[in-house]
Parts: sequence; structure tokens; C-alpha cells
Amino acid sequence: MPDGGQRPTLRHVAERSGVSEISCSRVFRDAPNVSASLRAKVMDAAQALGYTPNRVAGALAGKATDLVAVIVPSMSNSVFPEVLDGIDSVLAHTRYRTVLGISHYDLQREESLVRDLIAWNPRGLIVSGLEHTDAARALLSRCTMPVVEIMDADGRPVDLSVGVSHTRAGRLMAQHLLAAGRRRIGYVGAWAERPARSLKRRLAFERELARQGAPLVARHIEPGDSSVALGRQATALLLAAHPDLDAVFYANDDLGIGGLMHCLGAGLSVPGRIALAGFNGIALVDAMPMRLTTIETPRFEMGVQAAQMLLADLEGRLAGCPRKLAMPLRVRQGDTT
Amino acid sequence: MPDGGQRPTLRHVAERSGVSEISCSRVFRDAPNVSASLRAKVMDAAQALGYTPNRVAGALAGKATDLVAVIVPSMSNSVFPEVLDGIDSVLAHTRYRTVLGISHYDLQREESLVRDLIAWNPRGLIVSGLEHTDAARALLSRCTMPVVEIMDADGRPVDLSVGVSHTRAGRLMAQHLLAAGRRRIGYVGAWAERPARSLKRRLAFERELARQGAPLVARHIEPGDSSVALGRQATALLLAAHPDLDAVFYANDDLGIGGLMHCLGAGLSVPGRIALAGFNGIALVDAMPMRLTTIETPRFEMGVQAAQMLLADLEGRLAGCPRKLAMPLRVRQGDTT
DNA sequence: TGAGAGATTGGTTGCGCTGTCAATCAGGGA
DNA sequence: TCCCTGATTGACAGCGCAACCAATCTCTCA
Repeated sequence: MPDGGQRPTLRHVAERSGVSEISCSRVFRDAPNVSASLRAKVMDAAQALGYTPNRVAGALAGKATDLVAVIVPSMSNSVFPEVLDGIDSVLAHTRYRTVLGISHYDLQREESLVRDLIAWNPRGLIVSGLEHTDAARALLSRCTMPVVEIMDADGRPVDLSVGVSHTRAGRLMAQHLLAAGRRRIGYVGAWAERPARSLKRRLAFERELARQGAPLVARHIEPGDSSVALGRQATALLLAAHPDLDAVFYANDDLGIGGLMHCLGAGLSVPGRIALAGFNGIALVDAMPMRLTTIETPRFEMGVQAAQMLLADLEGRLAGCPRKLAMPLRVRQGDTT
Repeated sequence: MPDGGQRPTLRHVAERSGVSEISCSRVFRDAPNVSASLRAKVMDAAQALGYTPNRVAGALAGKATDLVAVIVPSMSNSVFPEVLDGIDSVLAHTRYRTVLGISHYDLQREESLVRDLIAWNPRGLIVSGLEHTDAARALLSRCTMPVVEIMDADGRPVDLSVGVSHTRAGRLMAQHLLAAGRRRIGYVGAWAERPARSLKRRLAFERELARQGAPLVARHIEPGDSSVALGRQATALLLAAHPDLDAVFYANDDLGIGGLMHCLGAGLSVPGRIALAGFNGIALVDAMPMRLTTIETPRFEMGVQAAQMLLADLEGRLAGCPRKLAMPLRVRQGDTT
């Protein structure tokens, strides 16, 4: 019935079923006030034609797409895949779909992604972090759809936010290590500290150490992408330069596990000789022969909350609710401190 | 200038700049034959108004969106995030954006995602595996845009495909273990073997073992999601039931590393007492104190190739090129066999 | 100087669908 | 029996942009 290899449209369905286009449209949208017999006729015709609604046309006519733009900084460790999983676990049950952008911890790239994804007129945006270029921030604050900034709770969000306090995380870990009697403490980071969150953690960590009279002895910030292998290398370098360190705090668990691997390989007793601690609480930690002490962050749950806040805002259910959500954070004592 | 809080449109830009809508449109599309002065006028007006093109309207008018639908089965290990990274590394430099679906290794869910994403009229689809429900396969073969099936090379793709031969992988590993003198061999899988690819690997593995006179002794397929922790548990169970195994092949590296952790923890000498091997060659392998022998698969590269084939097909550059691409595969000897 | 080629600009139409409002129909109470 | 109400169905316009074709303008060359 549809001429040539063209995709059938509502008009084809309308013609074949002998029903008006708009009634067909109602059937596919599950709009109210459609009789069962009409619905059946339309569905039969659609079935026969292999009709699928064109959501692009629907989006234009209805003035809103059912897309949610999500911008994450990286896919190279398990953190953001978990967040995406959380977002998807909520959106999968709705008509909304995720459009993905990866910024590679580059705020310039993030800005262009924001610009690009806004052009799709999404129903909402989920972006990572509270730090953006001025232009990106301007775009985000000007746009009419809800924007959720995830991962961070230290700062002022453009609109909505769900995250943890990295300042608190740094302080907590400093207190934990000091309480465990450590005094000569080092730090290992990666990504040249481009994610502002890790910088916030480190600064808070250093501040607390200094406040308690045991200032940071040394730090090693790698330029490259974080990974277990990089953590191993960086730890070797740091300990070569500062053999007397009695604890190291890592920007994340990947690095920390790498550090643990180095120490085990080098025959350094952990935590006897040196204590190690990471950040995030990824699943891998539990699978290691020795469980890294870490700070547990709710990645999946942040994704879930972000998506739920977005939906709630779209449905006007957010009146009175907090627009800034700080998620809980706790030190998870492992075997390495 | 745009009335109320409404998003400015081409018409607003046209009015403000005193240029026709269509010429404005040309400016934003970088269409040819636009004078510098006209472009400047238009850009000024757009700047002042904060205009962003509405890609949804453009997609409808131009009869094609710049969306690429990607359906992956899982985000819970590093494999598919890496594939996504590969896809993104290609698409990021184009005007195409990724719409993501996660099927959770459920073909029914995959089918509904296919249906759902086709409704967005994407420029192409990238789906995982060659096995789909009949309905999904029908949808995929009927749709006019290119479809790339990734990860597998054993079977007949609907359209394009990029993947590795899992049958060959299973055979290779059987040969490797037998060549290393192993005779009492076990297998550990997960996800209830829903990914057909892992089943293909195992069957080829068992076939080769049997052919060479050392049939599989035992296998343990977990129902749950694969993870390092699960591999550890499963190995404990398998070895408890079959203490005389001298080698175990795992459906993937996460499980294999879990197995390694178990053996190290239980004081079993690896590879002296027992050999272990995984599949994929994820980065984590290299960071462990003992490197798991594995079969290296080019995940990032498969993403890259899939995206490139898609683009090539869209641009008509695929005439004569193979529409089915088998990627290389090799056993990477570690410390565990 | 004038024709012709090419570069630049604009008008009209319609992509496929949904919002809005109008028309129609069935059934119930006065 | 007839009007009124609510449930169904339909007509029409337009979402914001780009394809197509026409108009204009600018050169170049004879």
C-alpha cells in the first residue's frame, strides 16, 4: 500500500482502515475516547502495513521530544556506566530515550555537546558536575527544560542537582587516616585533575591534614586517564621518591587497587607498613584478595534520582521538593587501613 | 525579540537580520553559496537572540535525523562501555548523535528497543549480536537505514556486521589448554548464557576438547550478572564439587579474575595446580599481580569499525567493500596457563 | 555593450504528526 | 417525543525547517 519502499505514514493507515488520520494518531498515542472497534480497525491496518509512528514528526507537532540528553565525562571506568544504568533503569519504563554525549573531561567539548544536544530539543538534560564553561552554563540556565547536574553537591546548580559532597569526602578520609595513626600521607590522582570533583576532594583532604598537624607529604597527579595500571605505576613512582610514606589516598578505586597491586608485588605490608584508601566503592574492590578501604558513593542511585527528579519536574510534581539533593557518603573500612 | 519565553526560531533570526528564512537556514547548515556579509548578518542576529537550530524540525523537513541508535546488552562490565567509547570516537566528529538502549541481555527487551528507536527514524542502528527475536529481525531487515550487528562473526547478519568468531575463540582456547598439558578441564559462565556468543564459545570449546579426547569435566553457569565477585564464588563452588580440575575456562575476564582471586586466596598454585583463562583481554587483567591468560578481543575497535561502516554506507562509500567484517582474535598468554 | 554562466538570494510547499475546535452519535430524563 | 449530556470522530491549521525551483545579481568574455 505505501508506494515504493517508503515508510508508511499515518495517512496510509488512515486510508487502509477507513478512519481519519487524527483518530489513528489517537490510537497510537493511547489517547482517551477511542472505541474498541475503531482501535481494532486501526491496529489491523497498522499491522498489515508495518506502520511505526514517526516520533520526529510527533515531537515537532507536539512541541517536545521524548529525548533526555545525558552528558558524561568518561566511559573508561565503571563509574559512569553505572550512573547510566541507573538513569536507564528509570527511563526504560517511560517513553523517554537517552541521547548520549561523552565529554572526555573536557569542558570545551562539554559545551559543544550541550549546544548540540539542546538543538534536539530534549525534554531534559543530565550533565556531570557543577563546573562548566561560562557559555555552557549560560546555555543551560537559559533553556526551558529541566537540567540535572549530577555527581557533586558542593556548589550552586543551574537548576536541579543530585550528588555527593567531595569536600566532605576528602575531610572524612583525612580524619580516617589520621585516626588510624598515619602521619606521613601521600596522594595519587589522574586525568590531570580535570574533574573539579577530585580537586575538591584533594584540597579538602589536604586542608584537614594540615589542620590536624600532619600536612600532606607528597602527591602525584598523572596526566592520563585513570586506570588500575596507572595507579600501579604512579604508586611505584611516588614511593620511590618518598619511601617513608605510611598512607596513600587515591582519587578513585581504580588507582587505589593499582596501588595495592604495587604494594603486594613489592612485598610492602598493607596496612602494616602502608595504608591505602580509594574513592567510590566499586564492585571490583570486593573481589580483590584484600579489600581496599574506600568511600562509598551511590553511583547507580544518583542516576536513578537524577532521572526521577527530571520526570518529577516534567510532571510538575516537584513543587516544594528540594531541588538540590545531597546523597549519603561513608567511609567503608576495608583491609588496607 | 522572540515573544515570551519561547525559543527563537529561524523566523526570528530572519526578521532581525532582514534576510530570508531559507538563507538563514543555509548559514546554519554551512550550505554553499552564501556570501560572507549575509552570513555575518545572520550570525549576529542569531547571537543576539540566542538562537539554536531545532534539529527535530530539520530532521522532519530533511527526511532524516542525525541520530544513530545503539543497543547494547549491558553496562555492568567494561566491554560495552568500551564499544560505546569506540562508536563515540567516530561519531563525535560528525553531526551524528547516539541514542542509547540497554537490553539487559533480554531479546524481548531488545525487540521493544528496536521498535522504539526505529520510531525516531535514526540514520542507522548498531545492535549487539546476530541473534534476535523474529520480530526484531523482521523490523531490522525491513528498515531502510543501515544496520550494523556487532560483537559476533558467526552467523548471517541482517545487513552489516563487525565482530569476532566466538566459535574460533572457543576452539583456540581448548587447543591452548590442551597444548599446555591440561586434561581435566572445567568451565564457568554467567548470565544464564543468555548472550548467544558465550554459548557459541562454550560449545566450540567443548567440541574441541572432546575431539582431542579430553571432554569437559564440569561446568557451572551462573544465572546472575557476570562480575569478579561472581567468578570467585562460582569457582569456589566448581572446585568444591570437582577438586581434581586442572584448568578452568571462563566466559569472560571478570569471572576469570574472580577465579584467580579464589585460587590465590585458597592457596591453590596457579598455574601449577590449576590453569585459568578468560576472554576479552580487559585492562584489568594487566593490573593484577598475576596476569590472566585470555583471548584478546578488539572492543573499542569494533565500535570504531561499526561506526565507520555505518558512515561509509550512508555516504555510499561501501560499494564493493565487505559488508561483514571479522576482527582478529588471539590468545594472549598470561601467567595463569 | 550585451549575452551567458555562475554565484547568490528568496518564495512556496510539505515533511508526519498533534492541538484545537467542531461535528456527530447514542442514550437518558422531562 | 425531544432536548441535553457525554462519548466519539473528524477537519483544519501549523510545529520549524529544508527541498525545489525561480529570481536576481555579478562578472567575464566576445
